[in-house]
Amino acid sequence: MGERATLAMVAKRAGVSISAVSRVFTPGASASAQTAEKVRKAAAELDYRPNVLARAMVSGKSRIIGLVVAYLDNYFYPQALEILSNALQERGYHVLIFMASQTAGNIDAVVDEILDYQVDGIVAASVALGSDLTARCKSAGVPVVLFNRGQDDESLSSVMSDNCAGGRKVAEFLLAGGHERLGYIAGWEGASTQRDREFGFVSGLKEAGLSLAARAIGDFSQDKAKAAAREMFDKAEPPDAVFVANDHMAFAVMDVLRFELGLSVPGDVSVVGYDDVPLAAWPAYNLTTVRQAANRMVAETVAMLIEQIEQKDAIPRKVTIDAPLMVRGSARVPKGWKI
Amino acid sequence: MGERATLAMVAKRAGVSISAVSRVFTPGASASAQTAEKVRKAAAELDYRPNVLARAMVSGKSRIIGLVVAYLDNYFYPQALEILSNALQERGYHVLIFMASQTAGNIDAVVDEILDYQVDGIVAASVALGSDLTARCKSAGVPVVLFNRGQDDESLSSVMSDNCAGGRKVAEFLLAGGHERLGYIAGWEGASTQRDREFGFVSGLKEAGLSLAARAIGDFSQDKAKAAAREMFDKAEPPDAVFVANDHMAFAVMDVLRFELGLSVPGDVSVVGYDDVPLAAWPAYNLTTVRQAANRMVAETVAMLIEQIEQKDAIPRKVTIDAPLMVRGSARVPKGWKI
DNA sequence: GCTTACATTGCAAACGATTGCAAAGGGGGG
DNA sequence: CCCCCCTTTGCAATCGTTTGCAATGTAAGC
Repeated sequence: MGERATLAMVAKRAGVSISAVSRVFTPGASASAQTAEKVRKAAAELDYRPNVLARAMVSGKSRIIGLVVAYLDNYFYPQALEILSNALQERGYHVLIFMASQTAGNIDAVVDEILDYQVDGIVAASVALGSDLTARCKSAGVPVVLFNRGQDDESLSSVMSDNCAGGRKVAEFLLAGGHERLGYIAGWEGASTQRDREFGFVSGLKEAGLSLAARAIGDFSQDKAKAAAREMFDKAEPPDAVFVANDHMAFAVMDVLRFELGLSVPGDVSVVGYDDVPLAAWPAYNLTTVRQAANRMVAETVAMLIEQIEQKDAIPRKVTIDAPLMVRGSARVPKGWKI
Repeated sequence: MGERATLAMVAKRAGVSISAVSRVFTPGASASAQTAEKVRKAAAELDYRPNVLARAMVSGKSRIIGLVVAYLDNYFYPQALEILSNALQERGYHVLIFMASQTAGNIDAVVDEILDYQVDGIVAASVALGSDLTARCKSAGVPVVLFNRGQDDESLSSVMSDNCAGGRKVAEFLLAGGHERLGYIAGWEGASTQRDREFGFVSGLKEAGLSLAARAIGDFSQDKAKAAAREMFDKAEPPDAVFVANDHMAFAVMDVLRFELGLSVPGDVSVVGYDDVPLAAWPAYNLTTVRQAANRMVAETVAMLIEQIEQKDAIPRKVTIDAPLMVRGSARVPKGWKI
């Protein structure tokens, strides 16, 4: 029954005007110590808390950040979400979630819905935006940061690991380990991360005069990755090493190799992934992988987003963080490999 | 710099009043075919989309659901979040995330922040609310559903699996398998799920005239669960089976048993978990566990929430869904066990 | 042709805050 | 004692909607 207290109720109880109350709660504004005290007392008695939505209307700042995310089953994303939400929460922002499910066309609808909420900014995780959408966000004055995905558009910021260099490191590592028939299981081919990782990997091979011995597509899905692994390894002269475009699929591939095909990892075949999700370090998989530091990526994302929200002249940039190889037990380690 | 179109701009362009435009977009309202057409045309030309926040102000319905969640590292929650967000999205609601980090006291602050956003409802996942908080939500007229946690309070709805029955099933299963020294690794003792699972398990043992041979506390954390496992198994006469309060910890326990202590699972010791997260079915763990169907739990959560939002006379209820045992390979299977 | 009824429309008041502007208040310096 | 300046305060407009109420128009019933 006790309706939520409003500014007007506090004002009446404190015997001052509405604006006086508002100013007491506005850091920069002028208010006498006497007024401030009366107001605080009244506010406390009424349990007053400002209505964020009303404030958003007049100020034009909702302190809501829209997050578009395609899937949460790859553990990299929940992890990033947790860090992101905490970081934004500390700065007084909050995350409104939008699942952009598989069907490609619905990203448009989702972004429209996001804009309806007057968000102050958008984080698009593992999702690409069409040029019309980008334009729409731009004209609405809403900054967008692409998380773990790149796109050429000038008005878009993005944060990625150095996928190309990462892929190359994997090639160097596997070649140094004496592998000769290298396979690659690709992610969804529309993704920049997939393309860059593969490009780096293949470039690394090329420099050694080699090329891919086998290639299959996993689309970042575990089921498809399993099918890809079966196809790639259930035949004569299979690869002796495989680079899988992310950890999520790499686990599925390892399961197929070990438990369906009876191959030993890394005895018969070396497996390397990408992301370094926590599970990669668990002894059951002990996966050699390229590390994308979610905390650093999120920190950059938040910094850029806030910068663009709070100073309108800030220009979008593309940030790349380095991606070290985490050497573990799922791939043969070259003799004398440093660290 | 094309500012976002407003009702007023559409009205002017269509040559009608603001209210006419509003009514064209309001399903039940009356508007002539002629007006509707003019308005729709003008709206389309201007790319008009309603401002959700402005609508929320006057209607009192924000179509935002606040989600409080303590941790996302237990994969049960990301999975639930994805399903929840999709289900609500379909009904025109969206999820605003609030991380209630470890520090217990801050739940209060978090709930206050949630209410500031004028949410239409709250889902509290794996979090308990103090009675003052409950009262605050109630007086604000905001329905709350506890997800995967129970609490006596009359004004709170909750959705859980039948944790007690689940624990009992585990006891019956392990006893039928001929185990004699049963251990239990507990979750955080403040959690109703922890208490119920343990109670069910211990009751099951008691009926067979047994009691716990060992007990340790894992607090739903993998690190603590590992420590608990070391303490429990690194001695003479360790348990020959252990029930771990959730899958998340069970994986950590299996890792310790197999890779640190060199024990065989289920040869030397049987392990049973609770939740049936996807990873439990992967062959690397192949964990016997009690299934909490996230999709069914979320469906109930959404149904109850919407019901309470849309009809004020709806009363809170407690829902329990059944929790079947998923028999896999991490625990010895009794001879002749059905299915 | 006149009344009755109903569908359509516009006006204006909310919703709960922020904020520019002007009036009032107060203190210090000349 | 007066003036000036700076701080404090209130008024009122504004943000973009929804919605009750009253006014208008139109068609039907007698």
